[in-house]
Amino acid sequence: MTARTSPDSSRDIPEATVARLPIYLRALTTLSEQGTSTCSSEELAGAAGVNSAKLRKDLSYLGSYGTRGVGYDVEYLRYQIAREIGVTQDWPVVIVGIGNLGQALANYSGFRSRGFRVVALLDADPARRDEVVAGIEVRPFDHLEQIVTDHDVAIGVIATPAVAAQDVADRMVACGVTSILNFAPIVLAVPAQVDVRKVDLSIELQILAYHEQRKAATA
Amino acid sequence: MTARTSPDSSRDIPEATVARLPIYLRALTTLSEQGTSTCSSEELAGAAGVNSAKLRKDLSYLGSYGTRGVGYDVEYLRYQIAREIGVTQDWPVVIVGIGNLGQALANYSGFRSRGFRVVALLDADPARRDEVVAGIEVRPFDHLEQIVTDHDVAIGVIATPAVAAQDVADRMVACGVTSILNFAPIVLAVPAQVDVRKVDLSIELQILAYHEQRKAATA
DNA sequence: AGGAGTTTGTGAACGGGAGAACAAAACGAG
DNA sequence: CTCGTTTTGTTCTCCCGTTCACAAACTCCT
Ligand SMILES: NC(=O)c1ccc[n+]([C@@H]2O[C@H](COP(=O)([O-])OP(=O)(O)OC[C@H]3O[C@@H](n4cnc5c(N)ncnc54)[C@H](O)[C@@H]3O)[C@@H](O)[C@H]2O)c1
Ligand SMILES: NC(=O)c1ccc[n+]([C@@H]2O[C@H](COP(=O)([O-])OP(=O)(O)OC[C@H]3O[C@@H](n4cnc5c(N)ncnc54)[C@H](O)[C@@H]3O)[C@@H](O)[C@H]2O)c1
Repeated sequence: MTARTSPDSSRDIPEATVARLPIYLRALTTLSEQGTSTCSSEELAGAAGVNSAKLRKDLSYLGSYGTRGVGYDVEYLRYQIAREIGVTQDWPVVIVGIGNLGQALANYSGFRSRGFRVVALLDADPARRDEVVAGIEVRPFDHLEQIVTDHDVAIGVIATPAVAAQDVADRMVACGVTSILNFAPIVLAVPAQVDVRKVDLSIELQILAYHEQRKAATA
Repeated sequence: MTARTSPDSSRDIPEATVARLPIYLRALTTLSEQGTSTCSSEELAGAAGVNSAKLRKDLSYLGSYGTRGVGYDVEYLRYQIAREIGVTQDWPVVIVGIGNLGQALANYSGFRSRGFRVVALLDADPARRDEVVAGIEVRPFDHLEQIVTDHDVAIGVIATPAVAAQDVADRMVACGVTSILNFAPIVLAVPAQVDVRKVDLSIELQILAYHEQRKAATA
């Protein structure tokens, strides 16, 4: 193997590319499990559902990890992407709001397998105390500060009703959480240095409904 | 009130705009509940977390529903957006895979309140049969065709493990479903006329991790 | 060793979306 | 009625992302 260009990691990768890297990572994991050791950009792009030129350009932001005329080494590329995203390290996570959705999240195995470790489940409802979900005890929301400090938690997940979400976010930010994944259907206000990503199921359905309506209109 | 331009609805609205309309709709609903009858683009943009120029441009694709010097009538605009998206009508939905996540989805009230009606819960596991989740009986996956036909279902939700998702999607497409919301971490292959949207929690977390890592590096 | 075949990495063209800026329109005060 | 104020609707410019297309680089076969 010849020397690969692995440029300084301070370049910033375009946001659209960052959003696709986890998809490539998943596709590579699947290929690896199937025993494939090498793949072309065409194959990988197919598995990831994107254009092969886009894939190559995305990967070129990380460095030059392929071999012309051959393709990419699956394991090697997988490691490089994992390292770039940061999933080679362990990320402690707290989940707040252990209702229907919070319980499903706590039970989700896809967390752990990608380097995310649920260190605590928090809920404001006293009735939920001492319940054990997915092998983890549900603790009072007031323990937030303690837990975040003790485990050096940077990422928080909010699965409370919308009315409580801003309060929860404020408390998280106050005690040092800098990334929030929000499931509540509300726009959170946070300081600029805090990242928020939202998942809103009903928005997704409404987008589908819009297109569905268009199809029906032209049919 | 003067005549509003309400252009032919065959124009196509940019995808980025379509994705924001549900957010505006939610913000308007909140304003309405608070008793606000009129709002400016600045206020609404604030509530939706977007730039006001962007909001105005988005709304201009629907028509000219505001009044210069005054702003927008909350109820009127809300209805116009709802109609444009298609949530003034009733959308029957089936959910397949009633595990952790499927149960949470079935229990989610945000569905119903936005015009989506869960007509059936399907699961392949015989042990799940006759269970009742959220007041709806869990039925065998084989009933899919019957249900889709009977209720004229256009939208399907997949919450099965990844290995089963493609099969489920194929069956859905075969019996007439044309929009799929996929929670399984896999890229679905479907005919061009079928819309698929995916929700992948672990991708969202990985994106947060990437930025978190960058923050840590520069700190 | 050389040529044919393959596949990467990237320059360049293109398209769409974001935001600034402003003219047009509505309203209210006098 | 007229002027000043407010706020929309839209134009214009810039930037980011996508895609095409191809030279460079590598392998394999003869
Ligand atoms: N269930 C779904 O499939 C689904 C889908 C999309 C979005 N959501 C959103 O996710 C959120 C949670 O949904 P759910 O169905 O799990 O609701 P839920 O009512 O079942 O659970 C909410 C939990 O949050 C807890 N809680 C309330 N206030 C709190 C606070 N201040 N601090 C800590 N915990 C608090 C409650 O005790 C409860 O256990 C909601 O905002 C909902 O709109 C849910
Ligand atoms: N739980 C979460 O929070 C979460 C988050 C993100 C993504 N996901 C994804 O959502 C999916 C479901 O997750 P889960 O935690 O609910 O899993 P789960 O194992 O609890 O539930 C899966 C259900 O699907 C059913 N099923 C399996 N094969 C089927 C088939 N061919 N037809 C119909 N039903 C079938 C199973 O009987 C089971 O009830 C998985 O793909 C998971 O990766 C889950």
